[in-house]
Formats: sequence, structure tokens, C-alpha cells
Amino acid sequence: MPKALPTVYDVAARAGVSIATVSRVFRRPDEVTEATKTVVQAAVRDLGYVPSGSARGLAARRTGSIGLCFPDFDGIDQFDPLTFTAGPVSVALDPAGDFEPTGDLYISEVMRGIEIEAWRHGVAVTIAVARGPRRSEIFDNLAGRVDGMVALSRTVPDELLAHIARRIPVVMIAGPRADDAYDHISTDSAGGMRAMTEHLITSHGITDLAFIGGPADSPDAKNRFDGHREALRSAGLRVARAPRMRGDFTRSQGRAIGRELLAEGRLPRALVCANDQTALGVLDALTRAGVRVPEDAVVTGFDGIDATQLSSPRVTTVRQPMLELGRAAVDTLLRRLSDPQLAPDSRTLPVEVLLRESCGCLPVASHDDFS
Amino acid sequence: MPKALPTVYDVAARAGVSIATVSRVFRRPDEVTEATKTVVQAAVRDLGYVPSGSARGLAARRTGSIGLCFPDFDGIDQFDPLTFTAGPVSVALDPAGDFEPTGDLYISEVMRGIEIEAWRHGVAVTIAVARGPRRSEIFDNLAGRVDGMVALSRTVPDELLAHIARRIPVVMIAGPRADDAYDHISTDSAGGMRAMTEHLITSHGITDLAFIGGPADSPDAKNRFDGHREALRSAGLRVARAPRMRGDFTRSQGRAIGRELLAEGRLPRALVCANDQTALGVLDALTRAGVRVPEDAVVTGFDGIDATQLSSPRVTTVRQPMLELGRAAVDTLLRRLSDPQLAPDSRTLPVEVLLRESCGCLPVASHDDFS
DNA sequence: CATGTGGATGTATGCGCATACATTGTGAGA
DNA sequence: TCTCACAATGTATGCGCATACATCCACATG
Repeated sequence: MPKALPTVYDVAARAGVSIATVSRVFRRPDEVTEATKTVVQAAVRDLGYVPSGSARGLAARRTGSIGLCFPDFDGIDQFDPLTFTAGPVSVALDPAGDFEPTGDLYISEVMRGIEIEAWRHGVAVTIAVARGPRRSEIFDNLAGRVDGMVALSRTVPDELLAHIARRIPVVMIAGPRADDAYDHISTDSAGGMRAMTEHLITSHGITDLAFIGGPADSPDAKNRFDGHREALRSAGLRVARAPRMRGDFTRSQGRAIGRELLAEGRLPRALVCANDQTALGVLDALTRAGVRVPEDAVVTGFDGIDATQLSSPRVTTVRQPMLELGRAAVDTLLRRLSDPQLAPDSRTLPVEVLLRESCGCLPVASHDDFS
Repeated sequence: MPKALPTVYDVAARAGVSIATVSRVFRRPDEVTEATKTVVQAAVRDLGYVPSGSARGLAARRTGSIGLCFPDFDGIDQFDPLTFTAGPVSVALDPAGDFEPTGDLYISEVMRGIEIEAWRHGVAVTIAVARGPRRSEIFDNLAGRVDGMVALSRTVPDELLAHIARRIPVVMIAGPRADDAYDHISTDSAGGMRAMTEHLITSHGITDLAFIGGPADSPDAKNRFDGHREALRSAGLRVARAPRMRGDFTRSQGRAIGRELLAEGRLPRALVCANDQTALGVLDALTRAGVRVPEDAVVTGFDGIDATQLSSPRVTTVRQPMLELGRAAVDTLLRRLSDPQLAPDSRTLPVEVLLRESCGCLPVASHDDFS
């Protein structure tokens, strides 16, 4: 016997008023007498009434929530059904080994920014992972129940995106600046990497740089490489046509690249990596092989994740405002919702180069410095 | 002129069928002829039709999404409206200082687990931060548009939770095991901390232990302290009545506690911390003061966050399965949705003690070991 | 050739709310 | 005292879909 959920009608009956009054108590409290409000609220409490979001959304033609198409994070489809184990607490040695970071810090931060701004504006955020055979169904479901959508680059096929963009506004984060109708939010990847490369050339006098790229289909990775090349060109150095090697933005792949570089023999003076995880992996490999950073080789990253401050040496990197990326996306989306006439917007957030020990700008601290 | 969104009626008209057939193409494709399906799908594409989630939810009496009441993460209300700055890329020294972690890793992992399991079952996740003066309104909005809800402990006042629990099932993560009607998922905090403490006593022969607690209102912090006391009692040691000090689960507070301990003079042989961030903060303070860990003092944590592997020495800790916590919550929620008759469930997930360098179980690696 | 059967499709209705508009009641002003 | 304006509340309707039930049609069976 699934209990019938209370509706406005039940509340109205119990409070001795009409359903319009009940609705008003929630939507426009000012238009209702204090006394009536009290009676209605009591009925609401007694019955355990909660307005149906679906009915509200249908009647008001807006849902009050925005969608986030969650990226395809690695291995989501490798998880088996959960099995419940119970038993004694295991106690075991956990020897140091290759460190594998949990989750994706970049995405977590962007999401946090989205949450913050959504909260500030009183909207909820609905997330779905559009992946697997049911992808388009999942995506439609999401698009059907939100007022607008934020999409991280590479998370949704163009075709699907175009379809739903006819219904609700879409803001793309870090996507290719295509000639599309979406709003775009991105960070100054090219500018940041150019400044980083210029720094290595100008301040450290390095002319032997190798760029370690990211996935070939990543717009960010491409922009960063472009910035790198601009700096080389300005400095009159030989401009690489392609990255020296390509990683997949993971630390373990970075380690593999580091080992490969070592195996090749002569190490470039500077290893400019397309992101922090790659830089940290390269650093792992070099350090393990006894190569001194920055004395023997300089390593730099991009993103500004926490782990770059916890490594030894700390990694010189370009910090991009991940949280602001999320905030700006929501801000732009809500702006468009309130005025659909606006022309497609395109915002680029500034980045900053953080000079630390791995490029040699700061002396490597030893434990002795603390004592 | 806000374009009218296409509805089933528009699609039906264009395809020359009835709305029932259009609906069936989406909901029960098997009952429709291949030919009809093709015609309808063409109309859907042409018109850019996406089914309204609100109307679906209203008609079907379920929304296909579950709610997550996002915790009150620190400082959300301190954010000012976003201001857009533009300008040249800043390039500046970033000297080493007190490390302040970004975001909350625990929550990120739990969320990831929730996403994974939600994806596996084809449901979306709606998140809202119920905080501030509009808290109950926000919360009702969330509750009204989902089929069930996952609540992290301490994120929702009991009263609000009880109200919405009359409408939809609620699964609580890491909450106090009260005599309520909710399903509960938790980890074996007490057992883990007991095992950790027993290890220090038994394997290391330590009898002089100080427990550094967490917030007084955190059930987890309380359970961990209880486990610690059980171990002391079993070993016949003097059982502390209260934690030696209390942190707030942050690294900076951990550092403050570390400094305070140092200022007091005689350091206990082991500092058993209620969570990793606190342990890392204490470690920061001791290391900076020249105290050797583990030789002079042993430090242990709880949670198993990444940073415990990046510190030097690495921190011995109790790993709790954060991702599984999220997965189990969703699993339980969906189970209940499919059978509301089930009795309230209560699952405790196992934890594991990871013995590393900070308790002395493994030798501290120096850079020389790598070469 | 009449009848029965099952699959494909159409018709009509209600889900729970917001809101335009109608109605009622109250006090101010004439 | 009567009228008018406005505030408070009620009535009726539609939002877009899913679905129970009705209808229709092709084909098998007697």
C-alpha cells in the first residue's frame, strides 16, 4: 500500500483554504495574511507535505535547476556491482610505491565552483554521466529536466549537444572555441604556457626545451602547445612541430614518459609538461633515476593542483582558476537564462605562473632548513 | 519572443501519428513498428524535440533522479559575486609556506562513488547546498524533485530531514546510528581506530598515547575516540576521558595543535589523530620544529587521503573506503525504492590500517635509496 | 466466407501545481 | 450612509506526458 503523497489539495482541505492560497504561501508569501499562513504551515507540517518538483516545473515552465554533463571519468564502466564484505579490520604494511592519485582534482574543483555559484543563485545542479550504450537517452533525460546546461569539453558528442542546445542554453567549459552558438568559458592556456616558456628562456637562459603534450584531442593540450611554440618563435629558437612526446594527463603515463626520456640518453635541459600530473610523473621517474631537478633538468607543469606543492622539489606550474571556471560557467548560464537574446559570450580567465623549486627559481629546501 | 518548445503534440503532428505512439517510441520501443519508429525519430530530430522531465515525472510519478544534500563545505557563503578580471599573465615567485589543501577529498570521493553507482543504474543525481537563510526552501525544492535522497551526516537539521523522509526514502552516510527510520551507511570507525591503537601498543610497545580529536559534534570523531579508548582499556592502560586536544579536521588547525603540544614541553610518544588532515598538520609542526617522526614521536591519521602518501614521512593511517561509501548509499537507496517495505538497513563498511613510515613500521626512505 | 485473435495504434484522462481572472470583504472618502 | 479601491482569497485551466482502455486491421482458423 504505497501511501499516497499529500498534495496541495490535501493541505488546502486541512487548512480550510483553497489550493491557490496554499500555493501562494510557498511562492508569494507576502500576498497572504499572517493568520492564513500560519494555518497553512501547520497543515503542511502535519501532513508532511512537500511540493512536487515535477508539477512545479511543468506549471511554471522552468525547473530551477541546471545540468552538468559529468565527464567520462576514467574507468567508470569498470566497476562491478558492489559486493558487501564484512570482517575484521585488516592491518598491513603499505610500502611506498608508485603513487596513483585518486580522482581528478581538476574536475572536483570545477564542480565545487559550480556548486558555489549555483547555491548563491538558489538553483540546484543535476549531474549525469552520459556514457555507454544508453548515452543519448541519459543525456536527453538530463536535458529534459534542467533549465540550462554546463558541459565540460569532450564530454558530449557534438551532435547530441546541438540537439539539446535547441531547447536549452549550453555553456561550454574549456571547449574548442568553435564557431558555434554556445557560450564559452576558458582559461588562458596559450598565454600561460607562453609566459612559462618565456620565463625558462629569458630568466634561466634555457634553449633546449622539450614539450610533453597531452591527448591529441584535448583543446587545452593543443592551446598549451601553441603557447609554447609562440614563445619559442619569439625567442628565435627552433620551433617544434609536434610535442616531443604525448601523455594522457595521468601521473603514471608521466612516469612512463620520464623513463622513456631517460632511456633515450641525453636529457633536454627543460621538460615543459602540458599538465601537472604529467610533470609529477616525469619528476617521479627522474628522481628515482637519480637525476637532480632542477640542477640536471628542469620540469614544469600546468594546472596548479595541490600535489605540485607536496612534491620534492615543488613543481613550478601555471595555476588556472579551476574554481572560477565553474563559477563563471554558472554565472554565464544564468545570465543567458534571464536574457536569451544575448549574443554568444566567450570569457577567458587569467592564469598565473607560479615559480617554485623545480625550475630553479627557489632553492630546494632540505629538512635541515627547518631545524 | 521565446520560441515555444516542441512537445509530443508537435512531433505527433509532424510524423502523422498520435501522441501515444510518440511516447511509446521513447518508453517502449518494442511495441512500435520499425517504420513508424523511423518516421517519429525523424520528426524528433527535425524539431529538436526533447521530452520534458517535469511532465514525465508528473505523469509517471517518479523522476528518475536521486538527491544529494551537499555538505556545508567551509566558507561557501564567503564568496563574493564573481568579478571578471583580465590582463597579462602574472609571473611570480611562490615561496614554500603552510600548505592549505584545496577542497575536501573525502567528500569528492564519496560523490564520485555516488556518481558511479547512479550511472550504473541509470539515474541522475541532483545536488543542492542547503545552507543559509533559505535553507529549508532549498531543501524542499530538492526533496520535491527526486525519488530519494542521500544525506551526509550533519548536513541537514533533524527536523527538516524528518519532514521530507515522510515523502521519500533517505539514506544517511556516516550519521549517528540513531533509532531512526533511515537506512544508514557507515564505516567501521571505532574498529579501525581500535586496531590502530592496539598496533601502537602491541607492536611498538607504546604506552604514552595522546588522542587528538575532531569536532565535538562529529559522530565519526566520537566513534574514533571510542575505538581508541577500547584499545586502551583492553591493554590495561589508563583510559583518557576526553581527547587530549580537539581539532576541526583541518590541516591548519592540526598545525596549531602541533605547535601547542610543542609549547607544552614533553611530547607524548604517539599522537593519534582523528583524521588525516589533523595528522598532517601536526606532522608539519613537529617537522618544522626539528622533531623527528617517528623516532621522537609517532603520528597517525585516519581516512586514507592521498596527501598521507605525499608527506615525508608518509603517514600511517586507517583507510576508509570513501568511494564505496557513496556507492553503497546509492545501492541501498535504489533497493529501498524498489521495495519500500524493507526494514531500515544499516551497513558498516570495513576499513584497513595502513602501516607506513610515520609509526616506524617502515624505514624512512631518503633520496639515496632511489639511486 | 464468417469469426476469432493478437498486434499496432488512437483516444481520453489525470498527474500536482501556478496563475489569470473572478469574487468577496474591508476601510477610506464623499 | 453609500460607493469605490484595493487587498485577500477562490475558481478554473493548462502545463506535457504516460497509460488504461478502445479501436482497427491483418491474418489464421473453422
